[in-house]
Amino acid sequence: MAYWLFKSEPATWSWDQQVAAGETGTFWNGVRNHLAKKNLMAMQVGERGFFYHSNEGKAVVGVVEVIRPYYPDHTDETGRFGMVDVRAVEAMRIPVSLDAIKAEAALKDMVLVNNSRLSVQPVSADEWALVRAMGGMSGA
DNA sequence: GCCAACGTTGGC
DNA sequence: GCCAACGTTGGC
Repeated sequence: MAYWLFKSEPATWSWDQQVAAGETGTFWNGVRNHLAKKNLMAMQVGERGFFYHSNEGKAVVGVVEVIRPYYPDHTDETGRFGMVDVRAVEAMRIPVSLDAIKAEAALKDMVLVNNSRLSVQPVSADEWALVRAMGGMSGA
């Protein structure tokens, strides 16, 4: 079971909109980077990821679940990229800010810290557990 | 609003 | 196939 992190600018697609999309979720389109594509292709239904607000907010605000595996992104005219579907699972009790993540020595290797421009990132099990704890969430 | 980092494009 | 130029992203 792998963990992920999805980055979105709230002005483009916010956590509130993801929550409003409900159980049926939405497609996560717009990825145009090969490393991000590789991550999308590796995702299995049922795996979870953090929902991160970039630019404005700069914090992990919620958890989403992958509900449909990789399929072609109809908004990509080149046909090279695809997407998955995700649904909102739970909101962080406390948003975990980028500052808080950077201040945590155990998270210094997070992709978010080292390659902040990558829009879909892998998260290790340890990082997942720690960020959840920082967000006031119990369990896995 | 600036700028560094990075990916992509296109000329050779 | 190399590499310089350019565009985009996202933190500051």
